[in-house]
Parts: sequence; structure tokens; C-alpha cells
Amino acid sequence: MSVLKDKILNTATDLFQTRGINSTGVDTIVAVAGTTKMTLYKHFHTKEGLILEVLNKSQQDFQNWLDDKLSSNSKAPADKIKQLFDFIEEWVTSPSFLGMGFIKASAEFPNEESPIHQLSSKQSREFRQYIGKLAGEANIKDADGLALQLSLLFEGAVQAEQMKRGSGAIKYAKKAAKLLIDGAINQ
Amino acid sequence: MSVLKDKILNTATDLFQTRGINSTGVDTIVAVAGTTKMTLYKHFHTKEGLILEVLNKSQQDFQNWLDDKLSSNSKAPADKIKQLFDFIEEWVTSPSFLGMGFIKASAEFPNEESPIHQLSSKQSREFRQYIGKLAGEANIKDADGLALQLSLLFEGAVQAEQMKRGSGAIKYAKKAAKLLIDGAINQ
DNA sequence: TATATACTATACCGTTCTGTATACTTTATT
DNA sequence: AATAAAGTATACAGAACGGTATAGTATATA
Repeated sequence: MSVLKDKILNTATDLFQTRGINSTGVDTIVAVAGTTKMTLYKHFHTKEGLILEVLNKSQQDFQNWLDDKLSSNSKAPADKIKQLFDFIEEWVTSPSFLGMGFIKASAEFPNEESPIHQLSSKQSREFRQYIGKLAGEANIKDADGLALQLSLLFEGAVQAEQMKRGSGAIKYAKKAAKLLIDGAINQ
Repeated sequence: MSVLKDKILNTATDLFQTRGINSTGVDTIVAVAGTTKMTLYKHFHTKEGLILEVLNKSQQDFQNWLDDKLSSNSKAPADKIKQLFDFIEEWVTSPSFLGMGFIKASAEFPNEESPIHQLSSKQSREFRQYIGKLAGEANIKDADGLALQLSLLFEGAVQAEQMKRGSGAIKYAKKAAKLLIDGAINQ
């Protein structure tokens, strides 16, 4: 990957999160990235293509980070699901946290036929399945049900943190998650 | 309130939810509402003013609807908080449900200095306080903590439903809410 | 030395955006 | 009948939007 393509991708990621996707023009992106529109359009066919790549990269980065954290800190499957919200807290409270890509994107592109909305929806679904896999490996009966509940807490907490930094919502999300997980284990 | 101002307000509410706020131009709004830009700008100083009025009206309508439901169906304070998610389910699964105004608005206007973001943030806070009041009247110890947790579930469920209609997320949110409420009562 | 690749610089096209100016019409009230 | 309020119709200003055309430069490889 070209160093400039990478720069454009990172710049766009940042601007989309801090100013909104539709409110960020390609002129602004290339100006901040220190390049020109010709270069941007050589690497990305359209603005929509750029948005899709930004979403994909953001989600991959997050998933990789979380997966590394979980597999290097936890051994038993039951520990993984219990520690999930500890790492989510670490992620959400980190100063570089700017929000969850697919949550904002789905709000800006509400039309279900939009490719951007569809990708957002897919990423949300995949993240829920990831949690479901963790719950299943921990031998929890209704693994998918718990995964859905935990993902609701997660998205709610991210939403709250996007709306007001330092809201402290994640602390209470953690407590609620603990209660839900314990309830699902002792079933 | 003029009948046309009302029409513009309702049309804008609908278009903002189905197409996004930034993606909906004033030309589209007046065309769908069957009036002209001159009339729109006679009733609303700017597009931002229109957006703020739309947000306020949406939130008032929702709060009034919920408050009516709760006070006409429940007598004891403890019943109110227990029935809260029943009515939220009714609201979310109704065919006319298009999403939660302040959730989408805060995503489209992430800048904390934006008046639109500030109003969204305020509405989210006020809704949480409303739940907190219900919990307090039910003599729950950590009423604010429970309110925060329930609002996370609520916002997560709305988010899920915005992303995919008929996701069934609200069913599991209800179960989780019941568990959290029972846990908070028996404390 | 020739050629391909990556990038820059700049100007431009057509469209859409918010917002306004001007002039006219309808309707209700006094 | 006179007046004020509300709305219509249309045209336009000025900026920003996504995207392209053209021409030129720097660098590395063959």
C-alpha cells in the first residue's frame, strides 16, 4: 500500500469521525492529508469507495486489537467473555477514541439500500457473532441471546461516549454486563 | 401554529429520518411539503433552526406518548419502571417508527460545539433523568445507576433497530432490563 | 538513456447547497 | 373598500460539492 494512500485513509478516518462523513468534502481530505484530488481519485474510484475502505479498515483494526488483547490475557474461554468489557472500557476511554465507525455511518446513511448502510449493518452483525462465539466457547446455553444483549450494552455505551466524552457510561455497562453474564452462566 | 409550518415540520422530520439530515436539502423539503422556500424561511430562520425545532418536537412527542402510556396503565411506581420496556417495545416495533432523533443527530453533528449536538446531548441526558425519576420513585437504591444502564440498553436497541428493522433486539433488551431491574430492587 | 510509475498543480465542469430579492396573489379582518 | 398577513412563483447569488482534463515533475528500474 502506497504511503499516500495510507495517509489519505487515516486522514479520512479522522475527519469522518470528528466532522461527520457527509460534512467532510474530498477537498478538505486532500488538503489535510497534504496531497491532491488527482492522487485521491487514483487510489479510490469514488468518495463512496473511500468511505467503504475507511469503514473496513477501522473495523479490522478494532477487531484485531480486541482479539489480541483477549488471546494474550485470557486462557479459559469463560475468562474471555468475562474480560470482554474490561478491554472495551480500555478502548473507549483511550484518548484516541473517536467513536465507532459503523454506528455513525449507519446514522448518516439510513437507506437500507445504500452500500454504506449495508456494510455498517454487516459489521454490526459480525461483531455480535464474534461475541456469540466467545459465549458459545464458554458453554453458555443461550449464547446468541447473551451476545445480543452484550452488543446492545456495547453500542449503547459507545453511543453515550460519542455524545459526551467521559460520560462514565462504560463503568455501568461493565456492571450490567457482569450481571448478564453471571445470569447466563448459572442457567 | 400555521398549518404550513406544521406540514414543513412533519415533512422535515420524516425526510431527516429516512434520508439523513445533511443529505436532505431545503429544496427537497419544500417540494415534498408542497410549498416554497420563501415560506420555509419565513417560519424558520435557518436550516439549523428547522433541525432544532424538529428535534424538539420529536422528543416532546415521544416523551408525551410514553408518559401517557405509563400513567394510564400503571399505578404503583414499581410497576412503571417494570413496564417501561413494554412500551418502548410497542414504540420501536410500530410501523411508523423511523428511529430516535437525537441519536442520529449526534452522529451527523459530532462536534460538541454544534448547537445540534448540544441539543441531542441534552435530550439524551433528560431521558436518562426521566428513567432515573421512575427508578427513584420505586425506591430503588442506585436509581441513577440503574437509569444509566437501562438507557444504554434502550439506545443500543434503538440503534440496532435503526440498522435493521425487525432485528428482534428489543426482545432481548427487555429480558436484560428485567434482570437489571430485579437485581436493583433486591439490593 | 528510455520508459513506466507515482505524484503535483491548476483549472475547470455541472450540480447542488443555503439563503435572498422581487413581484404577485389569496384570504381574513376591520 | 382598505389593509395586513400569509403564501406563491421565479430567478438568482455565492459557495461548496464530486469528479475530470491537461500538463508537467520526480524517481526508480531496465
